[in-house]
Amino acid sequence: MSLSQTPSAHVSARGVIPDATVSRLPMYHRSLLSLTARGVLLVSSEELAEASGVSSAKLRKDLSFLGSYGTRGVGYDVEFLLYQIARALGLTQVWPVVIVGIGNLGNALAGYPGFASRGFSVVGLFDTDPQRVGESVTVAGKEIVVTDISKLPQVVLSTGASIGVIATPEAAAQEVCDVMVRNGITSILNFAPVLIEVPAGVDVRRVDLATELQILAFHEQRKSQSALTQANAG
Amino acid sequence: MSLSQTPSAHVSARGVIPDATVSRLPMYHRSLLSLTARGVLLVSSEELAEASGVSSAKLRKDLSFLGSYGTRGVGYDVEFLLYQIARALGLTQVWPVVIVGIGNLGNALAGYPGFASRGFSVVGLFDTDPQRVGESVTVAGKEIVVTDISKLPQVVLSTGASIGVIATPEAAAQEVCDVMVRNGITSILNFAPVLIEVPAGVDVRRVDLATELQILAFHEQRKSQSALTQANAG
DNA sequence: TAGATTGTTAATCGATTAACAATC
DNA sequence: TAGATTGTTAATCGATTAACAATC
Repeated sequence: MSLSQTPSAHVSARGVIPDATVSRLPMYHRSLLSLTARGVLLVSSEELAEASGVSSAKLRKDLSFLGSYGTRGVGYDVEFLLYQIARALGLTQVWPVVIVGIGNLGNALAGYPGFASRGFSVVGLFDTDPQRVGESVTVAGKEIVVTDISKLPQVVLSTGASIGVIATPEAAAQEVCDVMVRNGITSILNFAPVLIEVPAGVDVRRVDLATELQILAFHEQRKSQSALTQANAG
Repeated sequence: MSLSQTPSAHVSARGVIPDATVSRLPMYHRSLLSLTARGVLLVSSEELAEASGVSSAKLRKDLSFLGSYGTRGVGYDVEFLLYQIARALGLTQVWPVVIVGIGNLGNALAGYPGFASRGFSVVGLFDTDPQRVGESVTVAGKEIVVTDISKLPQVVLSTGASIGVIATPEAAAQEVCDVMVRNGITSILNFAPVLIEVPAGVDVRRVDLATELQILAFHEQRKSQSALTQANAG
């Protein structure tokens, strides 16, 4: 799971979009992309919900926060709904992104095809390790050279990047965060397993890969315990 | 954010632990680890909540689902609470984990120090690409050779692994999932940006790195819109 | 018109919060 | 005892769900 450090609902053309709804929009977006790829033109709430792993009631409720983009008795125009969701999510523009910490994880993120394909453009890769600085990484078909973090300010300035990704070890995360914030980054995706402090107005989302495994372990443990209980009862 | 495909609350010695609470236990666990490292012996709900980014009321409520492990007027014994949370999460045992798909992301996951340090042991790395099979990867100080996925059954059998990680491209995810499930894996962490189908009793958690960026983009867009609105109003 | 499916309502459920009695 | 802090209660808030009127 990822942990938002800055929750609360948000304003759209229609009014407020609940956080729970916002968190599901990317899934709907992806399902619609897949339908487009298969040449499907029209989809019902039942079908799209099934493809997205939610109930149709929840899907219709979620979509209703964006507007009335379906046709009663018919369904949703795939192309049109895709555009409306993309617009709501802010994916009708390209977002320049900088990544700091180009170890295993930073490399994986830089090369992640899902970034480029969904409107994000990696415009800078930074590290402090002299071993890594100067290396070049293939990002979305073009080579990007890993640069010392001291060059971050001018890259952010010249590209207008407002989103930064932290993929450093825990110890460096807060300092990297401070550099980012000082230079105009206002949204941070943090993969370091630590809570970082940011001024008001800066959004942070944290993804901790081990957290997800821990939650699975919790469920596993529960399953083996209930198996034991059943064995004892039976 | 990560998306659980199998929600609902769970049973502990005390009774039911709500999902919202379970999702925060890893954070508390990590905060307590950090306190231990700094030699702190005692912590109040106020301090631990601050370190974990939640309110003290929420923290106390969450802990109350595990049991009464604090002392009124005093606080919580760090070591003891750490153990109780670890026990609740199932971290008092080592969980063998297999990873399938050893590209950039799989490599990053295999080398992630947070896995070993929190009771997970990577016991197998699998791929289908003949280029990758045979390569060796350093995991927690020891070399593991990437093996063809046809060898997964015997590794799962010999290690008793019940947790699997999918780090393949989207197209391979369902097939890999089927192989895992057929061979006794009952918890899956899925990094492929697609919903996978599993039989009842198998837990899946999905982490989509792009989803997190999309949610940040949503917030960014909102911020620039409200800046515009303010400018027009002022 | 008859059939289908949306968008909305209202009821239910679960999570959060503040306040405070219990108790060290 | 006085001060501090937990564990629990009850009120509030937000999310989910089922049902159905609206309408294509």
